[in-house]
Amino acid sequence: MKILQAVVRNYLESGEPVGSRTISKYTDLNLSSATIRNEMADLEEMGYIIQPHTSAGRIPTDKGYRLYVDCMLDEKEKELDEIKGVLLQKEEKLDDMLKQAAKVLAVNTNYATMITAPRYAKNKLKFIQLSRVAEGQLLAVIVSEGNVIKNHIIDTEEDLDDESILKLNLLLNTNLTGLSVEEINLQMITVLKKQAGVHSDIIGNVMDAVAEAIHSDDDLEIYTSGANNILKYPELADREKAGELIHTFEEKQPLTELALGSLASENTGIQVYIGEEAPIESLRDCSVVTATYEIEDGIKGTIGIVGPKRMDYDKVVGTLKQLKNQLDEIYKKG
Amino acid sequence: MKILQAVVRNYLESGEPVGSRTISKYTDLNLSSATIRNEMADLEEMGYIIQPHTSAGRIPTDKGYRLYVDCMLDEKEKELDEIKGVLLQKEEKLDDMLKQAAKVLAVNTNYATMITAPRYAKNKLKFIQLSRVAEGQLLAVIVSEGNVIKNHIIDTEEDLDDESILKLNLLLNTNLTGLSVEEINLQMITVLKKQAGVHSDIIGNVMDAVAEAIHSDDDLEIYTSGANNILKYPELADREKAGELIHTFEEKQPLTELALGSLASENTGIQVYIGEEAPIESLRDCSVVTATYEIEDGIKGTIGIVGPKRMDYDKVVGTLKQLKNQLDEIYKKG
DNA sequence: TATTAGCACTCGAATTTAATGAGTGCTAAC
DNA sequence: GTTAGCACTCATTAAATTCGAGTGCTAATA
Repeated sequence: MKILQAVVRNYLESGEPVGSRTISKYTDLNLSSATIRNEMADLEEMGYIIQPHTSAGRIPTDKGYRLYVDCMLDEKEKELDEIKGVLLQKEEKLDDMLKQAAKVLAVNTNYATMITAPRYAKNKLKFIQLSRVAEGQLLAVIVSEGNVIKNHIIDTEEDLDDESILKLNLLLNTNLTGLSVEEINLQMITVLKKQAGVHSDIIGNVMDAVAEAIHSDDDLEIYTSGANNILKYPELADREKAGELIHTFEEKQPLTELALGSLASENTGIQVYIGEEAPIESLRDCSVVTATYEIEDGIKGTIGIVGPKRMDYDKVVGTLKQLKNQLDEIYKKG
Repeated sequence: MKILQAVVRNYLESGEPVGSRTISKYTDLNLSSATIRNEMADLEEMGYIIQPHTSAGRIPTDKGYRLYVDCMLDEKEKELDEIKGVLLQKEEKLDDMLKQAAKVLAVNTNYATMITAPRYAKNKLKFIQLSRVAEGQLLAVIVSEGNVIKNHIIDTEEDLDDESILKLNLLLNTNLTGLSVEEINLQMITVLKKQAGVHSDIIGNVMDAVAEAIHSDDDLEIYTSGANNILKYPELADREKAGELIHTFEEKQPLTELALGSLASENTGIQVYIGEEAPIESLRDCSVVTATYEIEDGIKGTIGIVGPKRMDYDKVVGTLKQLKNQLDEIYKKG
């Protein structure tokens, strides 16, 4: 057990297969290389480590990493390194803040990072407003809890006069304010349409916009940073793989799965995927660590780090926790 | 001259230094390798080509590429390949469309691509609206020509009642609608503030927001795609360089210079930077081709392609022109 | 004068060969 | 259970060798 730990730790640092002799010196447990060799043979049989070829040292398998990580997460909280560099501030714009967070994380860890905008699962409508911006064009501004603002241009058949718009606004706000997307059902929409009279089609359009604004399940906004860090790790820097990885980070969309997975989990919020465990094809040679942050009750987002399997899990978990706390705190006072 | 062309063209395809014998077969001009050799020696002396080492073929220098490109751009319009894949459609959201355009371009050319949101140089205000979203919080929605919408949350000292807001809205719209940012001067602001009475500080805030919304000079929105393509070209795929390139494309901000440069140029709109000519440090080993698109009078944006110096300029220029046309057209009917 | 054939020479790239040494497994002794 | 010792494996590195594409130059030719 101690020996597996030694192997993993050593490999994390060096990236080279680690041999018996190295360990015999490295550990404080005084054991000769021969003893280590015996133990290592056992560990190999159990599938925790493997040797890339005869007469090379051993490297951990996914299974080996997994055991190591599980043990590590149990251990007492380490004293955390301070996150270096610009501290985050509550800027007026959430997305700028998140971009900044991703960047800080990338710089601090030297891995590729992602952060999703919060997902407003039970998010409530705060305010809707229609305005006429041009002939036959309405602007719908939809503000939901947490001051998330969405705009939507609606084309209308006829041109509406100010009075009609005023009425519609009143109608919408009195009926919808304070409701979450689950609470707006078909029946309610039908009633609204009836009340809107000739402008019922507009209500339909607005409702679509509202649905899209609040219930943005699959087009979760994702900010990334440090994709170039991928090239720093030889085991990922091979043309083929690196290309896919970079693409994934550029495309962003595939990362959604990761984010949702992390949100779904009910534990402390730190989650580790090692190699094959990751839900995304292109991340099969990586490890992924995710955390969940919460800026208001039920309003959660995901922070994630992607790096080689040989990742400094210890530090990453620490840094992630810290960032998570920082985010939590910024919004406590908000 | 013909020979330089042959050298460049051959090198574009193969990426290998090209020798005299190869050319003697390749061209239709029947010349023996010896003749070619003599000519090549001349070309080398003039600085158009160079040999990486004795007893290797020649490769073009930046100067050589430049001459080639200049000649090429003069030539009659080639028949263009159709852009393959999804055609662009005027989607309701401009930014989705631009993202899509970048992607299409990347897929078609196999280079890294960027496209900026249009820059509204002489853009005019269309509509302003303040709304109360919470106690002490106002939402300012600013719509400018081309239906570009910006939101801004303003914190106010005191809580405003509906009537005051209505007045402010009226005040703002009657005075500002139709003006461009240059036309809004300090004097006008002073007058507005005076008219606003007790709420003059809010006017100040709104004006800041307006300025930021319209005059978004340095935070030009930029969409990129195909950064992973960089890894496909050995001459760029080296760790160090590739990392920087990827970073540039992720960070996006540095690309602004390119975009602005392209906009500034008054020619047909196609511009080619070869190696050192590029205004960005990290692109020194690349070539960059940019084009300007125009969706409405004076409302322009930049499309750009970044690849190795050994780039298929011919095809790229063609594709770029085509995309440019497509964008122009989509917005003609709009 | 422009072109070409011929030839000696260069030098990077690919291939072969040899040397090195880290690491293992196994056995026998402690 | 631990350790020392030894034969064996095999990736890595370095050195030696070969190979050939490509050049420059000269002399002959049109």
